[in-house]
Amino acid sequence: MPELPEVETVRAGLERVLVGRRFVRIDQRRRDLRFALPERFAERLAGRRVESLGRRAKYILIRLDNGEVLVVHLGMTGRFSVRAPSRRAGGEGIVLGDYVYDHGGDARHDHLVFTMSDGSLVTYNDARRFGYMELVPEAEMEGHPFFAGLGVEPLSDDLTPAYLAARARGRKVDLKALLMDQRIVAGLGNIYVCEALFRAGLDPFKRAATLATKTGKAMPAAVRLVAAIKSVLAEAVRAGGSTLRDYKQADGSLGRFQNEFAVYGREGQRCLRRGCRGTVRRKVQGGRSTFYCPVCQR
DNA sequence: AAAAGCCCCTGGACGC
DNA sequence: TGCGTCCAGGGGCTTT
Repeated sequence: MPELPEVETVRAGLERVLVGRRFVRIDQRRRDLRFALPERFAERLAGRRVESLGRRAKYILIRLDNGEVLVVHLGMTGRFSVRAPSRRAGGEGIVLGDYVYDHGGDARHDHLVFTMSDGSLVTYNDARRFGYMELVPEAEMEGHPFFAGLGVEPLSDDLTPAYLAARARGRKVDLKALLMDQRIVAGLGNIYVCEALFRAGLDPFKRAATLATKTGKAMPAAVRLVAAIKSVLAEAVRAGGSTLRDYKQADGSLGRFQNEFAVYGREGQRCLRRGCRGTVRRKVQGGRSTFYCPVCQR
C-alpha cells in the first residue's frame, strides 16, 4: 500500500490519537510480522507515553517518553485503525489514511491491538505481514540498519537536481530503478515513480546516467525530474495519499490521489497530456509494472 | 560494488 | 462453485 504520501497520511492520523497518551495494554497475537517483534515488546511498551510522531522515508516514528522510538514500516498491507474510546452506536471509529476502523477485512490479520490511556483501541492489521516494528533508542537511530543507508527525503531541500545527477552519474540502471532505490531517494514507490517520470516526460527505461553530464552536473532532465517528484508527492500528501483496492465505504478522509493518476493503472487508456495521442502502456521492469506513455516519455 | 533474480505472504480478480 | 494463474503500493537476501 504505502509510499511516502500514504505513510505521511497515516502518521498524521495517528498523531491525533496517540500523542500525549500512554500505552496501557498491548495485545500481541503473533511473535513476528516480517521480522520478529521486539523481545518483551508488550512489557517495554506498557506505561510509555507518546511524545511525538515523525516519519523518515516510509517509516513511522513513534517517539516515547523513555527515549526509545517505536519504528513502524507498513510493508504492502499494513494498516492502523483506531476506535475512539466512547462512540455512540457501537463506536464506528476514526478513519486513518485509507483505513477504516472496521477494515471490513479480516480480524485474523489484526496482529496487534494497543489500548491507550484514554481508552481508545489502536489496531495494526497486516494481511501479508511485510510490515515490521522495532524499538530503537533515539540515539541509535542514525546508525541503525533501517536508516543508515537511506537516501534524501524527496520533499526536503536535500533533493536537488545536482544531488540526483551526482547519484545517477555512471550508473547502469534505468531511471525507474534509480528512483525505486531507497538509498538514493527515500519514500518513492511504484506509483509515484511512474507518475513522476510521466510528469517529467522521461522514459522509465532510459539510463539513469543520462541525468548527468560527463562531469556529473545536472542535465535539464534532472531538473524536470526533481520538480516532478516534489510536485507529485506534495499533491498526493495534500490529497491524503492514494487508496487502491481497499476502498470500502466512501469516506471523505480517505485518500483521493488515485483519481489523479496520469499513468498508474491506466494501461490501454489515452495519455492525458494535452495534445498527446499516445496510449498508456504497462511493461514489467525489475519485476514490477511500469506504466508510461511511449509517445511523450522520451 | 553494482545489478539481477528470487523470496517472503495473503487475497482478490479473472478465465475456464 | 471450484481451481489455477496472475497480480499487488514493500524490500531483504543471494547470486552473478
